Amino acid sequence: MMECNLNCKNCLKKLCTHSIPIFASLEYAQLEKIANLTVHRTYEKGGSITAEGEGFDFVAILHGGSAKAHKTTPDGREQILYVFSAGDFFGERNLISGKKADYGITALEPVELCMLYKDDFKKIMVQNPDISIRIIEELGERLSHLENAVQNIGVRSLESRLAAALLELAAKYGRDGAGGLTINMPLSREGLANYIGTARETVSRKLGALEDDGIIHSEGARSIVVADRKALEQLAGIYS
Amino acid sequence: MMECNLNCKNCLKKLCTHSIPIFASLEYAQLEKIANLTVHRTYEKGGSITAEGEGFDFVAILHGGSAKAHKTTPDGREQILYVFSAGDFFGERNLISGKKADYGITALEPVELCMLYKDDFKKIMVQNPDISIRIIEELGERLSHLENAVQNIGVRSLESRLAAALLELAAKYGRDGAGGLTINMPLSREGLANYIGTARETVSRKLGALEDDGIIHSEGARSIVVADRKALEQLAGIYS
DNA sequence: CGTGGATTTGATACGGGTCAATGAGGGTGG
DNA sequence: CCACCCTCATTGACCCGTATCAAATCCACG
Repeated sequence: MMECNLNCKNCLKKLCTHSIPIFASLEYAQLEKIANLTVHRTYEKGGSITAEGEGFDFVAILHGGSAKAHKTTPDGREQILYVFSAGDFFGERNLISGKKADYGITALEPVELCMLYKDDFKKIMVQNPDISIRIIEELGERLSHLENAVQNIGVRSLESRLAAALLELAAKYGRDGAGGLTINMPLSREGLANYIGTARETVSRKLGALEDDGIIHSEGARSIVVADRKALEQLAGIYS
Repeated sequence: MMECNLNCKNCLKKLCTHSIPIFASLEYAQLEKIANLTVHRTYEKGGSITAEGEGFDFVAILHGGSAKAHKTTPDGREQILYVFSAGDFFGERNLISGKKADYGITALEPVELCMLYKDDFKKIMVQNPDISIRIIEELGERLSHLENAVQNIGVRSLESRLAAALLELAAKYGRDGAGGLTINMPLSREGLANYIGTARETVSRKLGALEDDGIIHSEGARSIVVADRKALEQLAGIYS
């Protein structure tokens, strides 16, 4: 989208504002200006970026790594709502309302974050009304995601949910390789279980079943090869 | 919020734009102007307002009655995502993206709708940037709702979900009366089941159990009296 | 090469889905 | 005004899926 990528190796690093959908309508000079307002932070794997119920007066853009947004019940059961990866952002909800975050965000891998103070972001929004539209679009996407999640968990079978989750992760973390699409799993088995609303043992069993059927092939715990994508799509789409 | 309520009996009727959160920042004259652009329609109970996958180039404001937003799988399993009542609106998602609705909306009771053509609405948005903010807020609310729903269905017990759903409906459709809060249920048992992701028989059983415990008292199929709100909140909040 | 956490596998129990039958309203027509 | 019927709700019996508990194994890392 911007030609500077090739002739400016530091471009992406310096401009965390680049490639963020909500800033897509801005000029380069403006992106640079905004980038100068950002605060950069890193988190190690497992580090807590926000805790549930904590105040949060930034808009944060994930610049590297991946993170999960999750709600946890007092008795320790965790439901993962989103898995964020590079380019995703969060904190937009607290922008206007000033409400506290109603979920926690935890790094799954080492994370680099670019943060923009709420007040700065508001100024930018006022100066660039297009951004509101982009945010509405993005929120719409998230609504879609959750609407699907509700339906999945509510009425679709476990197998179907698992297949859908694998396809979703494949889209974000997959690379084509020998023998099919290789997914570099950001989530542990337990994480995957908490994402699709089941127990870790069950994930093991179902993945085992998929492997027996030759649909996937798991290489270590953090790498899954999708051998038969069509079959997965069948499982995910044809609600049994 | 507007003083005209008392001395203008037709005010609410004429101005379907009144009392809609997203128009809260507008002047009366402007509300009137917008109201003149609206198209009014009514639907009978059970009538389909939008089918899943259908194009929809209105923003619709529910002026009376109630409706459910639902996704249905090919094999007929329905998951209810939202229950809309007077003052709620929908269709905002298709505003910008032009995407098709990814859920259907069906009247639960006779519904009166005020519709605004997409193009008109866009014009209004441009003239009143505040509206974008309101929409972002409202979308944020819906995200919260769904995030809770995902967690509820994913990790909380059936009993807990049912209690939470009753409290939610009580907030919208409840009136204080003799013996406690009376909920005028817009949803049938089957609807309630589809809302919390279970089977109608199970809803019957669990409601029966709640009645045995003296927590609720059901009067006919469409009216439930909450006798012990505290106990319900316990069930809803203390995830078993 | 050992240690601890994650994963897999196995055995068991229970919640809740499904099927089937019965019961309660509420509207319709005689 | 009553009897009938159709729909919705309730109740019961049974069984499957999956959570849970327990143990073995694998793997990553020091």
